[in-house]
Amino acid sequence: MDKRGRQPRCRCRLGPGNYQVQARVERFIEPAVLLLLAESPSHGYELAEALESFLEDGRVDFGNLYRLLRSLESEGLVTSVWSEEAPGPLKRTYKITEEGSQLLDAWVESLRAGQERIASLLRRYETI
Amino acid sequence: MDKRGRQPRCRCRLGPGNYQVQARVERFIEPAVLLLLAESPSHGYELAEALESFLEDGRVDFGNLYRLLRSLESEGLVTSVWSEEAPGPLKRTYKITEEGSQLLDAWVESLRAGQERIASLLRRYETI
DNA sequence: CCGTATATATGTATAAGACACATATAATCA
DNA sequence: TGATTATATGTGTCTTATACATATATACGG
Repeated sequence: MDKRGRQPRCRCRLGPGNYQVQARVERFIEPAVLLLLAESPSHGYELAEALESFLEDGRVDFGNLYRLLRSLESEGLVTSVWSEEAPGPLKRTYKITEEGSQLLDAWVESLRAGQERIASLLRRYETI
Repeated sequence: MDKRGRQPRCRCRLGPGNYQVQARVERFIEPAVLLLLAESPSHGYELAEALESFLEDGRVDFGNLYRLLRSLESEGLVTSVWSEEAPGPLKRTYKITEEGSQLLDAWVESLRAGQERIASLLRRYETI
């Protein structure tokens, strides 16, 4: 038994001096979805696949992704239509709105700033 | 009144098409504290000041910072001694341990990976 | 002696976020 | 009829962020 209590979500201790850390950006899935929809309209099931290459931390839960999409639409950041032309069951195809596009711009600006904060820490780490 | 519900923590809508986003790395204060202590031993009150230039999102709450430091010590990532030599009230001076140093290394590695994920999104954004 | 600043804690509370799992629906196809 | 695709909502738990209150003790200035 390890005397240490339970560990934080984003890191775990594999053994003495052996740590694994997963640095996450809060709500990173949001700009990811907005960017994918800015590239081209898409639907939930398709987005889930595209997000995997993006987020790298495993699969996205379908339920939570659909919930996010409904929420983005309720905020006016995306709009959707039921597309009938495609084969298979009905797909709700989302596209980004002007508002969503401007939120994406704000995300990008903020991610650049965040990158600079991280870079600043890393540079300082190098000098030790 | 705005029909939209309450907003996420990390962004707010100032007006039509006017968003402000704050991209945060989860638990970023942890590598920041470890790095500062890797540079030189320090105590809570002093760290609070140094962290402001680092984190950029306003002041750090003293209570929560002290709690974090006690927690890091309980995990064996830092150690502390009461230093009597200095003027003023007793200061608990922390220094990083070997374990803490290795956790910092893991954080750095993970932050680099995170930077690359962000960069990847930003590059893709540029192509739109 | 008293108030203020420095310094270190702990207690409590709430909101937001991450994540997992269950359930429900409908269409399509083999 | 059952499997696959596709969309949703409900629920629950844990973590993180943050704020505010409270308590202690030292030291210094007036």
